[in-house]
Amino acid sequence: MPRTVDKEKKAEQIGQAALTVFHRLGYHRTRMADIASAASVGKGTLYEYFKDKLEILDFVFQQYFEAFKEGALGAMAGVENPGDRLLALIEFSFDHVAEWEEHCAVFVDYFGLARTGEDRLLSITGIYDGMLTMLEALIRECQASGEIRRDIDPTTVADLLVSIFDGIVLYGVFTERRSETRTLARAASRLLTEGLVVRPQGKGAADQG
Amino acid sequence: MPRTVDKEKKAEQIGQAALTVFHRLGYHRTRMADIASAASVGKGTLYEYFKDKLEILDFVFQQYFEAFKEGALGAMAGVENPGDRLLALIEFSFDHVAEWEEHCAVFVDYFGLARTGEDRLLSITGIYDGMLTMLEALIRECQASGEIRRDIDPTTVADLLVSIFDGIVLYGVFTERRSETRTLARAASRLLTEGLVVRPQGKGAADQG
Amino acid sequence: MPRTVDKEKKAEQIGQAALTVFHRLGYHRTRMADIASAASVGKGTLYEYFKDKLEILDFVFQQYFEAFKEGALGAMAGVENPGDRLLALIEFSFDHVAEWEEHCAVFVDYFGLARTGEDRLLSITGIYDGMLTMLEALIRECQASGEIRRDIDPTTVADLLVSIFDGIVLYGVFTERRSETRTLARAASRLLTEGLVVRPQGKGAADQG
Amino acid sequence: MPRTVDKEKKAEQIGQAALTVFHRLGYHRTRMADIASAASVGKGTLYEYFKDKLEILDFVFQQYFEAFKEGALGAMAGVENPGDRLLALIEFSFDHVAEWEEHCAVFVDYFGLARTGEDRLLSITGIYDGMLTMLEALIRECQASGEIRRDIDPTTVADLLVSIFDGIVLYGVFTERRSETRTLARAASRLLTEGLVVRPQGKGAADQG
DNA sequence: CATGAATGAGGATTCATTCAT
DNA sequence: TATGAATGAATCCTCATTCAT
Repeated sequence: MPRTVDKEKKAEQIGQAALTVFHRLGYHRTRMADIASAASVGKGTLYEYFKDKLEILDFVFQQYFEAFKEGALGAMAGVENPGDRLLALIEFSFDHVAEWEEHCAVFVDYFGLARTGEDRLLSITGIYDGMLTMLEALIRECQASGEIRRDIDPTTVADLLVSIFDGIVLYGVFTERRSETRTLARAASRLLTEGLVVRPQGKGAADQG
Repeated sequence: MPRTVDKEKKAEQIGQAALTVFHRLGYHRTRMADIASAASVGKGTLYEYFKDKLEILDFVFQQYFEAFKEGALGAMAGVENPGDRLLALIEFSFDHVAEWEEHCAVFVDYFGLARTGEDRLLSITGIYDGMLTMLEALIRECQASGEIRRDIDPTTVADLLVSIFDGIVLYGVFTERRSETRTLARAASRLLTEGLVVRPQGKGAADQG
Repeated sequence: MPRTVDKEKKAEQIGQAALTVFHRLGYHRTRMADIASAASVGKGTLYEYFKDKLEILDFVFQQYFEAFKEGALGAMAGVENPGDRLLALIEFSFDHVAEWEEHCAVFVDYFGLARTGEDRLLSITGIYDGMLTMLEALIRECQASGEIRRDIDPTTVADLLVSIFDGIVLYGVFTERRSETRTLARAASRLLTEGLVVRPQGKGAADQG
Repeated sequence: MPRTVDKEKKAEQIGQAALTVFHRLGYHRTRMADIASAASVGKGTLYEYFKDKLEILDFVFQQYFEAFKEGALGAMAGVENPGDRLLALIEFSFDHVAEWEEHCAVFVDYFGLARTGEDRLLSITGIYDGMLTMLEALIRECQASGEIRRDIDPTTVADLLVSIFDGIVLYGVFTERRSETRTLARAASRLLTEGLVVRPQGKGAADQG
């Protein structure tokens, strides 16, 4: 009876090590040997847990993504009011990227590969669509409850919110000023609610688009 | 003189061909042979015009970036009013990405490489800093002229605007729904000026954030 | 004592399992893991019974070969008449390959390896030489007793008989029409004794060759 | 304009070098590096001419096989009499293996791979079938013209002749006594026509089988 | 004794780059 | 100047073998 290992746990350990290296070097510069030594295992061992390099990337990404989906639902769970639910979702999303900081840097490689035809990866469209559908429904609810302006297309708002979120996250990734992510999130939130522009007192909305 | 002109023109042709392939396959999947055949030249010829593969990527990116910088300055040139200048800048930026559509997909690879230690590439920080400094100054002017609220940090707003811009552009790249970029841009513009949230009539800003 | 018996028995079981896999996949495509799972033992267990992969092949081959040698001697044992002894040997040989069908496919790999320098394996020359020496002596006896023509070199006949035997067996292996082996054996036997060619009635042998 | 090479010729040169190494080491022990150095080219060059290692083996085999088919037809071409045509075919076959000596050793590897599921290789059945069909027809002709006994199944004879041929060739390969191939061929020819067994004067065929 | 997790040597293959023509 | 044949460093991945349990 040889040593028995928790395959699940070991895969996660390797995934964690891989993540660190992917984060530092990027997916393409990372050699299997780098991952192996980061995980303190032999090169061959990696293949006991993952089919190949791409599967490691996929594992790492899906880990993040599953946690995100689950967490997002959890965050919205007890919240009655649609507007508060939207805020809870946004709040959670930024918490999540803060917690899963390293994973975010790997998105770029994941999306890059998924975009250029690695069909073993999740389809980008699929990834977005789930999120967008839910977000759009939520926005409709907010419009119904009078918390969000009705003169605006909910699909577009959903797209925009996701874009802004991604933009802020990627800005953190690229500039490595991750600490500012929260500041930007807060500013975005504030500007979207209050507006950026000084408007004539007591008047309604402006008119340029 | 005609020699140099020819050289430059050919480099641009090759760059254009490379761009198309980078766009389709991504930088890493693209082989020099792919570029050569897309450019209808021999593989060896590429090296007459570029030191190596990375330099082609750099060339393509810098082309976009130079055009952007120059164009942005041009767009703001004749505009007196700071607020209008900001709008002109934003307007131009989205025009630019629409026009240089294919280049945008290449950003991801460029930034990914630049982030993970290709020190021959432009530093990401450098790229952003020029933009941010100018933007911040502009926002300050707008605040001074009373067009933008003064109770908000101009540095943060600059960061945020850039984030949103990048987010919208990359959203287009990843989902390949490039056509929506303009819609999103308009929505972003509108929401930032008018606000997303329904506010009590005649009152100032809301208070959550 | 029972220990040793057990060991031997298990080695044989493993050998049998290995044989089946070698037969199906060929030696080179066969992985130790395949053998282990076919034998329903752990990979490590194989090494309790065999030094390495090559030794398993060797074991399987030698098993066949020993049984052949022993059986051949047994088959000829009680037979007085040289010609009948030769027939008994041939008869036995084909019985043997029919019974040890799967082993035959493995010959090819064994001989291939032995030929190209795996000097731990039996030398091919050695394998053949024992057989040929015996066969040649037998043929001489047949010639002495007047059952085989004397105007023919016994060494050559021995070589030829072995060649034909191998040819028929390998034909069965390669075409996977093992069932025809007996048919071919019978035909060969008949043609060698009776001749293929229509000869002038009452005359001796033809003269070309 | 770089050096232009005769791709065909170079492929043949590499094939020739590969053949020599395959012959010496066997297909599996042969590393691409061995072939490269035998061919005095870089490892990478091999892949300019062949997709992979297996394709080199296939090339080498097909070269032999094509030459055989063509040569066999040529050898029989001008010969009117069916019996003479059969003899010409046999004669040519042994000439061919003598001339393509090294290739023969490679058969074993080729057939071994083809048998165990390399479906990119020619099917063994296919290889044999063409030959057998032709041979069978020829034997029927010989029977019709009275040159071969009619009381014998032509299919079986065809199978048998091919078996004997292969047996003799492989005997040469395995024992490396290639020089004896011709001796054996002659002996086989003679024994098949004249018979091995001393028969009662003036009588027909014997009766054991 | 049995095991299968771990290992790393080994080998096939890719592809950026060079350079003879 | 333009080319593409040639190259070999780089890297992924396989799998026989070891050894802790």
